[in-house]
Amino acid sequence: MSHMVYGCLMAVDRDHVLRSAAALLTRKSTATMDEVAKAAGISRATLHRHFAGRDALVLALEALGIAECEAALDRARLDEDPARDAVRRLVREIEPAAGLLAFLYTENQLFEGEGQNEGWARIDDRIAALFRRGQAAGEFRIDLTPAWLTEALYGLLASGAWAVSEGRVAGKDFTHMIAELLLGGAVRREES
Amino acid sequence: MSHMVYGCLMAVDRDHVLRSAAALLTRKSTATMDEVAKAAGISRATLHRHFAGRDALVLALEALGIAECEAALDRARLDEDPARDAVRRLVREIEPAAGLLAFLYTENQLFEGEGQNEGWARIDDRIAALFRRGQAAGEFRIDLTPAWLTEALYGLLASGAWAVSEGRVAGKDFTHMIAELLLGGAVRREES
DNA sequence: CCGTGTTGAGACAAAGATGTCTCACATGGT
DNA sequence: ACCATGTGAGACATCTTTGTCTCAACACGG
Repeated sequence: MSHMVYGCLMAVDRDHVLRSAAALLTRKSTATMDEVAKAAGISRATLHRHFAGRDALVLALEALGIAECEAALDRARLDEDPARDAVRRLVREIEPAAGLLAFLYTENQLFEGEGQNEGWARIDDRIAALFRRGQAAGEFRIDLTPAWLTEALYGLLASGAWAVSEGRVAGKDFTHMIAELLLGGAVRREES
Repeated sequence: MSHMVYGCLMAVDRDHVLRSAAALLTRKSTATMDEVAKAAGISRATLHRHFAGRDALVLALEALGIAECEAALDRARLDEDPARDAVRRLVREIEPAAGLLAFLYTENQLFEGEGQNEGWARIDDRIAALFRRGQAAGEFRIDLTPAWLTEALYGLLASGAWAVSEGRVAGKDFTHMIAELLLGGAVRREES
């Protein structure tokens, strides 16, 4: 029975193709199927054997992004005190997926009317819940809504990923820059 | 000589078309020339009479964005103390252009290699100088680089514009949300 | 009323991307 | 050596967008 073997190899290849596509589309969101194929080191025909079309590819990338996000949320242990440390863990864990997130974040601006994957709603809720918990504990200010803080996190992840990929900021500072700006802002404060 | 008259009318029309295009492309960055024309209430032929092609339109939008940005920078009086108030003024003044900025910001991710308009470099410098001034005055923390704070401002403007256009946050909170997050962050602080 | 000049509608070809197909080739197991 | 399966290269039709063109309709000043 070679089906199992082939199935396994296909899965590996599929994952590799998916990650190549993510890396490319992060930099050039309008890349053609031909460019995606070349970036993955395969032909356009083989790319079409893995993903029926561009839509299917983007859908698969969205599923990958959601999966990586939820895995990062799990690893970040958002329920443990204090909330600001949970935010720092979250940014650290989600960093590897920031580029993909940036692509999907802007891509989603196009889906205007069409309903978007419910996975995002679940992720939004979990992140917003973290901010809400921090507010309830008196740790976070209450004039910035959890929804906005969640949105701002996405925006900062996206601009951070772009800034790093274009060399405007150092990659090693990514986590610190985003987490500390989101938590403490630009203004210097007396207490640590 | 009707040339003067027609020239004047053309200019008005051109500006109107430009702003319609900005409003549309802010929401749907892949809109076709046909959609842009319809949004402006003119035919595709007339759109082509104003702008040679899509590239020319985007170039014109970029010039408009740069002009509005610089005008906002001027109105914000970035040199006046204290720096945090200058940041608040900046966000308030730049808000009307946030949608256009978001479009151009993501659009520029595609211009990878090609050199981008030097107008952006000038704007980047002016904003970074504001943050640098705040740091020199001991007002802003020094572990967040001016370049990153500038980038973060763009990211927050973009995510703010999208969040408002999709109803995830209230439009009237736009300025406060962005400025206060950028300045003070999410963590509650004792001193005002 | 008559030109001048602009507009809108549509036809048209060119270019680019997509999806499908065929065929030759390589690889790996039997 | 043989066969099966996946792959790459390329041909092909189709679709969308673009850019250019023509022509009739319209407005407006003389």
